[in-house]
Amino acid sequence: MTSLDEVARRAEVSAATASRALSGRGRLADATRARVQRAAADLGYVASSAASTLATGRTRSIGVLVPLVDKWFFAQVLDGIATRLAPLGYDITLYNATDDALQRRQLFQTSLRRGRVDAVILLSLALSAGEIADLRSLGLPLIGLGARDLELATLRVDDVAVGRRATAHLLELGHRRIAHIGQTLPGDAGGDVPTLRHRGYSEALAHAGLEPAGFATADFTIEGGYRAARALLDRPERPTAMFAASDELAFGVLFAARELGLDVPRDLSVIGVDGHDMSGFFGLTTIEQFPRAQGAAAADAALAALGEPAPPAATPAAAATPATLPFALVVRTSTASPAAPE
Amino acid sequence: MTSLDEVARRAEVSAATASRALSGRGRLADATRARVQRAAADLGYVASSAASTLATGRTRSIGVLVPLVDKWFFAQVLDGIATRLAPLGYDITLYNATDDALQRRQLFQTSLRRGRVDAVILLSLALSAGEIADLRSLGLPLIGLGARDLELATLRVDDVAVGRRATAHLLELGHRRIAHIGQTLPGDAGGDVPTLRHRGYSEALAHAGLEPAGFATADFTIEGGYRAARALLDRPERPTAMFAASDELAFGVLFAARELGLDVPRDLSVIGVDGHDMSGFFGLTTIEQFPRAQGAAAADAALAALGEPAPPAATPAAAATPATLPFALVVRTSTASPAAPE
DNA sequence: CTGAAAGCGCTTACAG
DNA sequence: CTGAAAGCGCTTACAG
Repeated sequence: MTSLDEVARRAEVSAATASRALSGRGRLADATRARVQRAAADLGYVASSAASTLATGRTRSIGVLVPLVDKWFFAQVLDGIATRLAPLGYDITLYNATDDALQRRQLFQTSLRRGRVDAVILLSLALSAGEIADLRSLGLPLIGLGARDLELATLRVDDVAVGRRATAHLLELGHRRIAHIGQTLPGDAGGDVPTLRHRGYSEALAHAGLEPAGFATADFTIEGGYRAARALLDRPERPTAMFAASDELAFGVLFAARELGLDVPRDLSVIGVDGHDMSGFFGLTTIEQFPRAQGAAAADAALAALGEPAPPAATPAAAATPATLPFALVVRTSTASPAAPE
Repeated sequence: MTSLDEVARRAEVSAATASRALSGRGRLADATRARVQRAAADLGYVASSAASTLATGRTRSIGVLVPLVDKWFFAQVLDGIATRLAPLGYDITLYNATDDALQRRQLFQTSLRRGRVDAVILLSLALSAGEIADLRSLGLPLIGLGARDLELATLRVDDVAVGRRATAHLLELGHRRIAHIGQTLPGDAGGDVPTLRHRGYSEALAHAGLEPAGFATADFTIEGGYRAARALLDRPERPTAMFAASDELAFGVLFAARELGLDVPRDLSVIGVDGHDMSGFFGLTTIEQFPRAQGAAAADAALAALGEPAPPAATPAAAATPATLPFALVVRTSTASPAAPE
């Protein structure tokens, strides 16, 4: 790769001047600048990232900490981040937080400390207190997206409201036996997303003077939804409606219903959360939450924290107040009034 | 962040010795080494990536060039790569190759030239000749996974064989009117994956002395498969079986069939390619291709090219000859003999 | 407006 | 076995 020195020599200036001409910082004659830029273009010069970083302390790279890349939601968010960052010349360094304790230690105590990124975006991670301390000690801007730790949650959907809205939709249709599939943390779990959705569900039911008609814990996969639904539907007093805390869980519910010979929505109404690509095909009623826009918003928050000028092409969603991300009920064919109103 | 100097001072040695103690290179007294390591641990020292890179020319980061992160297949591969690289202390820098010409130019001519990575893994990308030249000029190991350009395709599934196997399965069941949904490039398209699968399909039919019963082009999404299937099924001589070049396309076919009131597999047999997470729920017969293992194999190939010792926990799949990645037919309930054999 | 020089934090021959 | 010194390729006060 060509170095700054070669460019400087070709343009017959010092390396200092060449650097200024290329970075745009500092005053210099237009003719000089043009000459240097010409030389750089001719040689295909691009500044070495390592050298720039060492000299300036800036990496022009953003770290993204993801639980699992192979989940629809995170892939969407990641795509939103990438789309926003690329035009600004920021790279993405991907940090995969697995469940393996050893690898996790290495991630938080070594990888992240190598100084490879200017800021870190955290995607809905359950972090231990020690890990949060590790992150804090980096001295970098931290942008949490649905992070469990409330202090890190710079950006989030109001998930209690999501749970309430989903449940209210079922109540409005006349359902009285409404079950829930999701997850809940014991005690004061702070900002855990599934726990908040569950709380919204409970609140809406309480408001209507009803008792929950079943709750099952599941990991957020189709398989998990399927199993949970099988368990909940295999009861004497079967629920007439089910609120699944994610679309993938809801897909599992639909597969379970089909297997049990239940017609959706006649025998069972189902609502999810996410706005998954496939939800339209399944006719699934859901609470959309625009994960791509969430990624863009997280990227914008990171850039803002780094003092970058606001990107020109900011989408409306991303331009919204960072603290509150939008969601919207999308009604399809998986929900209807219960067949035999009680 | 603490610097090497601080560690050296605390251990009462020179920076040079501290560096040696921590890197394990060069001979030095056990006691000295221990003292330095102690000091480093006490201070939570981690070497600055930029400084190491500048001094050694190695970044300990691998670039991954992806077309779109939000597709199941690529997310799987990425996960496989990450899982393999993390324990070795290699980071992943994500490069998103969009369709936007400007961003693409910036990616190939600037981002990748910043010297941030030691090698680049290319995931099934259609690259222009100029882009391939750009990549070559980096002077880095390039690992192609299903790359269209044959010279870059260090790793690949035999996609002609995949197409043949899928079609043969339908033939063995007695089907004679077999349609295909995929894509094909004109002329000698080299190593384009969809084109190769199509070729396998054609070969299998020709071998059986049959004509194709319809072919439709679609982008590799559920939506694309749905539309293509609608077009193919809306004909007088409806095919009795359909080979979709991906599981997502096949899901689209299933949705279309359902909408048309066609029973699968009685009225229509469907086979896909991938082994998508959801294929089991759909009862979809498919050719599995283990994308996670493909990612691991690509990571291994990159590490090997960099002279890293073979990772200890190499999975059987990844340990296989790099040139040929495995695939396997998985028969489920979406394929059966045609209802009325002709 | 431009250049010489120091410095960012490592690593690695080269001496001893 | 260990240290002093140079160098990796930039950037940025500091002079002029």
